[in-house]
Amino acid sequence: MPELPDVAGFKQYLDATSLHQPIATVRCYDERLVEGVSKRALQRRLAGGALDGSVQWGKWLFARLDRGGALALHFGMSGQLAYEKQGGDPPEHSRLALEFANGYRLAVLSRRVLGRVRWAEDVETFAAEQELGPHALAEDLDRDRFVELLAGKRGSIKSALMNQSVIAGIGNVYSDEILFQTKIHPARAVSDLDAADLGRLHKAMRRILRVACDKGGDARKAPRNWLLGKRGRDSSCPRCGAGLTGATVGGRTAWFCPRCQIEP
DNA sequence: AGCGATGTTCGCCG
DNA sequence: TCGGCGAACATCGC
Repeated sequence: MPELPDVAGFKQYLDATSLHQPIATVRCYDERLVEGVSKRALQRRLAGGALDGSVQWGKWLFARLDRGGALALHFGMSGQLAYEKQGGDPPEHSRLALEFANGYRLAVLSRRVLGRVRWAEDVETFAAEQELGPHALAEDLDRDRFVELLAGKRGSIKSALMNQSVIAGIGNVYSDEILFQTKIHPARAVSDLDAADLGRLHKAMRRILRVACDKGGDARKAPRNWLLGKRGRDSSCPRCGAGLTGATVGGRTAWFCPRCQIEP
């Protein structure tokens, strides 16, 4: 699930449930998710403090501590958050939980354990270390900046859009959506695109991600004329009705309309 | 039973 | 140096 709009939904959820409550303790049910920081260090950083806000950067969500630093969460392919009353067992696949003094807890779930939990002293520094490109919905990611970021890239446009060190937040599903709505074939070389193409891509990227975030990343609420939710062998193009094609591009399965998105 | 899945990383190769 | 490719990671559902 988690690409930029999904993580935006997690951010809303975290902000609505978990801020400004004293953290009593940190439970770590599965250390495989935690990287670069010990259980004991996490406990020391978090217990006694409170979350006072969150920051999203691409697919990363940073839960900021009021005494400095932030818990950095990456949801992999199957992560989510669950806020609930303490008491019984935490939800299945809970790997970590913050237990608040008010008797509730925020559990970090990860079915496939492909996500990560780290500690970040400073979000900017963390992003630089991870070599993250700008957040795809960052205020200052205007058209000129977008063109600069893609300039000189040699591979396919789909790979470039999914490359987190170019732009942070876009994955397999939303790269397909952006290319579908701009009628660009996923395997087109970046170097083959002209200024008008890049302008359309930039505009579509911003609009699509903004709309998807407004829906809280819920694919079921996506507009009918989007590709989202129609990915798959038995689906047809919402624009022209042609059967969709699946092909491997950038190591992932790209779904696209063979009639609207012309072969490179 | 086997395959693929909304992600990332690593080694190998051109 | 950059990118493509396949494998690996772990788990579930079709």
